[in-house]
Amino acid sequence: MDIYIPELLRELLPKELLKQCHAHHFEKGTYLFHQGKKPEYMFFIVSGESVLTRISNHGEPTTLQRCKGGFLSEASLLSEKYHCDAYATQTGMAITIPTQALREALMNSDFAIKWVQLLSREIMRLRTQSERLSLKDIKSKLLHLIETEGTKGTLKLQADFKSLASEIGVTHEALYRTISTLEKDGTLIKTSNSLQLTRKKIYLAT
Amino acid sequence: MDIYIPELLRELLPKELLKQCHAHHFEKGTYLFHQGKKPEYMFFIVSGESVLTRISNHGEPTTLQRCKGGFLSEASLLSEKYHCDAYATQTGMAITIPTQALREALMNSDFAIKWVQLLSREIMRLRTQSERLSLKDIKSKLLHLIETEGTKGTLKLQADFKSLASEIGVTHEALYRTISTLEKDGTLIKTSNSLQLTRKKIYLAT
DNA sequence: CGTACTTTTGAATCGCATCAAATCTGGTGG
DNA sequence: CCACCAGATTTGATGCGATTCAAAAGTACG
Repeated sequence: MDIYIPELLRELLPKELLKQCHAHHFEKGTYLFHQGKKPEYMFFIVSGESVLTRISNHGEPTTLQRCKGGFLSEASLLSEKYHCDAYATQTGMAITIPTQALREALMNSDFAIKWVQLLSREIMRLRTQSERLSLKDIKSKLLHLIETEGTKGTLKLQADFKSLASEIGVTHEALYRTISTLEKDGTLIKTSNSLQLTRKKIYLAT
Repeated sequence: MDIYIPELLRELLPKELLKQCHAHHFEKGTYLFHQGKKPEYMFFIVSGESVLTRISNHGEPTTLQRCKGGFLSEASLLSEKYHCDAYATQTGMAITIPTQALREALMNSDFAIKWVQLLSREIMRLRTQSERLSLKDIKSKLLHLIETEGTKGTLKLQADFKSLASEIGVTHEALYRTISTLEKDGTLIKTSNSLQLTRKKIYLAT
């Protein structure tokens, strides 16, 4: 099995598990898995994009998570069934790992610790995300995002600004306008795929 | 050591760990731990309330999580340092477990699986919370909360409505008004410590 | 009883969603 | 190579809903 496996996975997974990994190509518009189904495989997104969605009681689907790299459903490892759908929004590639084998690997305490670390990081990330979504105005959300997800004041976009808008829970029109305002008053610089804070202005909360 | 330990903990923790648990009384206004400090103990809140807060780059503290029962910092088990403060908003009691012992217990694969389950559940809960915070209007947020956190259409309040407001990321005035409206049009019934959906009206998304 | 806090109501304001439409863009096929 | 299309980006106008500030009424507790 000489498929390409990201370094991250190579370090994380025990040898026996790596052998059982497969490459899985997925087309935009298809599903990686469905709500209610038994998790047979764990998906690690290498390229493309998939979103976790769920149908609410009222019928509308809502997005739980957008994933452009990394595990898609790490929380479902021990679940009996998926609690959401995984819909591919961009054609790409994933590594599949048999869930059963992954569960058994948890017996290996070295791997168990790594998995716990993975989950812990995701929890911290999600808490930060919730914190961000609780902010009232777009300016605050955007700056919070750049500070928490960016590197040295620069946020590299994984996709387009429209996706960014939904990530912080606002309409794309409003986001574009906010960015434009912040650019004019000199707090940040926008490129086609990044946002960079300048040091000229320091954002002061009231 | 014959302190009271909740059933949940008794089932989760191995015997050796249970022996090392201690009761920890905390006063409103004090801190259970501080950002940057090394995690010596894991806290399991039995009564009272604590919030996880973090000081942003701009100086204002923001709430990451409100906890009225259960583990407070499960994600920090393997961390070198806490990434937030734990501030007590209500006097109460916690069970403390030495972090080092807890880490060692992860070697026990039976416990490791339970811990992974604990983290997985928290991830799912947080994803649902993010989903809720992304909703645009208060009515949607409130109904979403009742449906996801409530039991059979009834949400029991863990605290007061003011806390509920911050939980869904809105001002308390706005929440009170929304509840009042929903009560008048017959979609729910409010008591001093619960919200119950009626079946008369079915909420239809546009 | 007094204090602190929650609950409630009121009024003014503003930011964002919404709807509409124009421009720009990259990618596709003829 | 160009026409074309789907999608992203941008700008505009409008209205609603939530915030904000203020203040009153209710409630728990020492």
